[in-house]
Amino acid sequence: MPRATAQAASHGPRDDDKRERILAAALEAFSAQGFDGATTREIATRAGVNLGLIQYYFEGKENLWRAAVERAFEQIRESLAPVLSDPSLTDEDARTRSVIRAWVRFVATRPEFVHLMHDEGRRDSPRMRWLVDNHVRPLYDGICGMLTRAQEQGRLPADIDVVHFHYIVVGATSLIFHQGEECKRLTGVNPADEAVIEQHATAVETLLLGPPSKETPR
Amino acid sequence: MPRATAQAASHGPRDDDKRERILAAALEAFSAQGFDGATTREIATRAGVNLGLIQYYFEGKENLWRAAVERAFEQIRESLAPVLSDPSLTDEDARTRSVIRAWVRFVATRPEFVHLMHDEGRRDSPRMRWLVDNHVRPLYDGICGMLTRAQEQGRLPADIDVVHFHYIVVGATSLIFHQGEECKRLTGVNPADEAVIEQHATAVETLLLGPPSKETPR
DNA sequence: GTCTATATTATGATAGAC
DNA sequence: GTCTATCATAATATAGAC
Repeated sequence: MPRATAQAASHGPRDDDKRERILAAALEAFSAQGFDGATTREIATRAGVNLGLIQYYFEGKENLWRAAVERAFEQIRESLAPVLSDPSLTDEDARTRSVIRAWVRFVATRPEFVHLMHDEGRRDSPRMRWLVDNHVRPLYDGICGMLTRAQEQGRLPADIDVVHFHYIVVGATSLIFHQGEECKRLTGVNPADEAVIEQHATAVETLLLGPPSKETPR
Repeated sequence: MPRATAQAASHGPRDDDKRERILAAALEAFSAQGFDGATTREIATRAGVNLGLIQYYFEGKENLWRAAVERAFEQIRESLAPVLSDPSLTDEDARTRSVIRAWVRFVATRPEFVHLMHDEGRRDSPRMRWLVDNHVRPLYDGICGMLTRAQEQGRLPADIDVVHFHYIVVGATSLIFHQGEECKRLTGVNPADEAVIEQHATAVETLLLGPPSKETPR
């Protein structure tokens, strides 16, 4: 690790071209094949760059994975931020419903994200610990706060630990997209279709909080 | 593939010792590390047998995986069969609730099963197709029949395609156990605890079908 | 920064003795 | 049936030229 210590941390404005392409290809590969199944060779090929560059920029597969995951979590924060701070959402119930719908749309659009989470959350490992401590926990705290308020206000059963609701909501919203290919073969339904995404959001919303009001915000 | 063609298909009553141990170790390894992450060497070591025996009995990693999966599905069928044919369950609602609870207990007890499904359902592959066509579809048909009847009887919203309910139920019930290690680190809650399992079953049951009646069958 | 080797492992599979 | 080699391959990582 002689070189690329300072460079890897912060980059100038215009040396990012190939680095970016590697990152994008890595996110695709890791989410499609998992950490073990993905190969640095394939990532380099799909990014159209030389294998050595991965080493130069990221100092190895493990670090490349971390960088790709950081990228994925930036995207999710960007997707949820507008809803979380939307001033037009007056009551808590409307906001909860909006967050759920925004979340469903996000996981539907970026199943890579779901894949990464399902892959790494399943066993104890340095990657899992890093993921939880650096990225999952803030997200979890936000979701739990939202769900806890719903419990306090009687919109969700109060006698059940919020942990359950969290995994129920995340599982219920994301599995159909995580298993998108299976779903297509098993049922003929394509979870990437716009109409299917909206139906799924409605289904989860209904089961969790009751049927949506007439004028659901699109 | 000179030898082991007839033997691998059917075995005598008492030559199964090492073959069984390989199978058990394989199920553990594949579910813990995924197909790519698991190695035949590790499986052999954990089974306490020689590496060559895997080749002898299963003719390769792919076939070993299939055999391990068959095993897992036998277990799930055994777990659900008693509930599905329990004559003491008079009305449909009680049966639906029992099936959900039995399912939760199964995935909680055998998270390996969930791991396998989540691993292989995520992308199109020969393994995925084999899994869906041979094992998932019968299970899916059963679950859908149950959910469709619930819709017809007004116990579930009728205006939502049953596909959504299927993935919602499976996702809601299984994610906390699939991400068991993550859950422990993130929340301090251990999903393997008896009380946690029952709480989770109750939570899903409540959200889907409404609060359980007083005398819930244990 | 980017590329071409190449070193080093580790893995799935095979051959063949016992 | 079970074991001990060993092969062939593929993957990560490194060294060093340009």
